[in-house]
Amino acid sequence: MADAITTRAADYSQWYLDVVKAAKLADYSPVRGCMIIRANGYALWENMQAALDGMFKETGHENMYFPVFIPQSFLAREAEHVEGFAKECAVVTHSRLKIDDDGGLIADPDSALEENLIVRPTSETIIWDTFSRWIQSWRDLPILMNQWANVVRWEMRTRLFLRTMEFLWQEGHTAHATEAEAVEETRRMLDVYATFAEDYMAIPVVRGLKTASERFAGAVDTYCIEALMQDGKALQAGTSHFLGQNFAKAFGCQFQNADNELEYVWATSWGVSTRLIGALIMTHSDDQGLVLPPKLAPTQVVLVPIYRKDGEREAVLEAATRIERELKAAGVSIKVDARDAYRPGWKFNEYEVQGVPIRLALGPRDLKNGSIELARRDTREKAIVPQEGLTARIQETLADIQQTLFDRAAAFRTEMTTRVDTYDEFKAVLEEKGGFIAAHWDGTAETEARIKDETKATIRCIPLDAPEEEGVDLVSGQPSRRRVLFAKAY
RNA sequence: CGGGGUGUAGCGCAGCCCGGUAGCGCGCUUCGUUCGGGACGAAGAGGUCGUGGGUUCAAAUCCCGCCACCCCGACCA
Repeated sequence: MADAITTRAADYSQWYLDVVKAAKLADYSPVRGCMIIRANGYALWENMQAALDGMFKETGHENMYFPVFIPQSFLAREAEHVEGFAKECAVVTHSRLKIDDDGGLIADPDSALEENLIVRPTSETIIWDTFSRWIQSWRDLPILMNQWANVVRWEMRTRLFLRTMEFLWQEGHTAHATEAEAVEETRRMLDVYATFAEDYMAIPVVRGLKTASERFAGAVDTYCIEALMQDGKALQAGTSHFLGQNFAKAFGCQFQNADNELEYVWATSWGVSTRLIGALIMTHSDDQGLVLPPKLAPTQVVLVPIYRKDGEREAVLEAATRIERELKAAGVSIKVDARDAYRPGWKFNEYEVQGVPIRLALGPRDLKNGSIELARRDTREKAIVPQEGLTARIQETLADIQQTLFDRAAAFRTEMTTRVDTYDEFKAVLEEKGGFIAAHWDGTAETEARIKDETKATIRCIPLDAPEEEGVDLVSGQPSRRRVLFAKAY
């Protein structure tokens, strides 16, 4: 046994790290807090990108690309925005190095930049500077764009995928003529994220609105999808911001409407990142390693051929190739691992740790019986099934795994969502059980801050589907109209 | 930035208290036997012990400085 994975019960953080490493998803880089995404991790990200990108295109968005460097002065234009991001910006001050008198490399003092450049922590500023030149008339609107990019936020503490100094994401930015249209766009993209999370990632999410203190710096409203991890902590899985006219005003972006009047443009922005990979791991994976939902798994099926003698090898591989062809023709991604350097048992474990949804094992015995062994990763069940009708069975099984993962996560979330009406109960549930706590809140930042200080729990969101209900705030006793979701969060 | 910890082979660690010139597991290389749940045997390769200084006949080990990283907080997608 090599590199055993820590159990979730023993140490969830260590388990998470073990799974990431064992599944060969990512490593830390020589630069603190940065991440090397390995082939398995990147293939997963590519599949996520493809699915999301398709959804963006369907909703009318076009991809563009803006520069990684932003003039420092741009960041200062929107007051709240700069306050939110100033503390975590990487600043470029020089354009070249030189060898100093001691033979060491230093930033050449003669190359100091006239204006510092910021490595983008997000692109609102450079995009709105650009939009201000692109937009003159109502006929120029809307602009519906997205970009796939990397961003840098100089975080104090990092964690693979969940919080790294540099991460990959997509950021959508849109410009609209009316407030209503921008709000509609914000909500539409929130729904796109929720659909992606639930249908592709098999992660049930709560759609909600952030409180003022949790809002994106520069936004009027921040909507989010919140997911619950296996250790009972919440994870913000995506955000969609209604930016009002804040950035348009900061960058002087006006258009002339049909009545010949000048108006400021209405804006949205929205993003999801490689953090989603962390969410995927912490939602479905188990003590044996990664568990991937079939719709996103880079390899959906792996076939391990088993043989001893050369004659067997030939016959088994021939049958394996036939099965591979059939499955590929049916749109299933399958890999036949015929490497002689590794033994079957080793391969079984390897693919289990890597989360491949279905494993097939085919040996001489199967050739004789017309059978094949089918093992599913989610339940770890094994069955000998006929080769006849295998493709259909695999397609059904993949669909079933996808559904099982979602149902399992949904059941867990239901079980881990607790309604409480007193502060004592709130603290007890938070300590002993964790998860989401649905409680009344008076809407003030004071109460929110006090609860955060005293319990570390934050308001994850005001759920969009929260029913109106009379109640009183846990700590202030002031009246409340609906419950909000509290949790400790990543 | 506050609290705690660790730097010894690719990875994970022991050795340090009590100084004598470096070891274990995994991995790697070669050969043989194996191959339906992480095989076994044999033979090998691989280390300026984070770094600078000091003490000593002698330092991974003792003393002082520095650096880096990790964990727990504050900050955050």
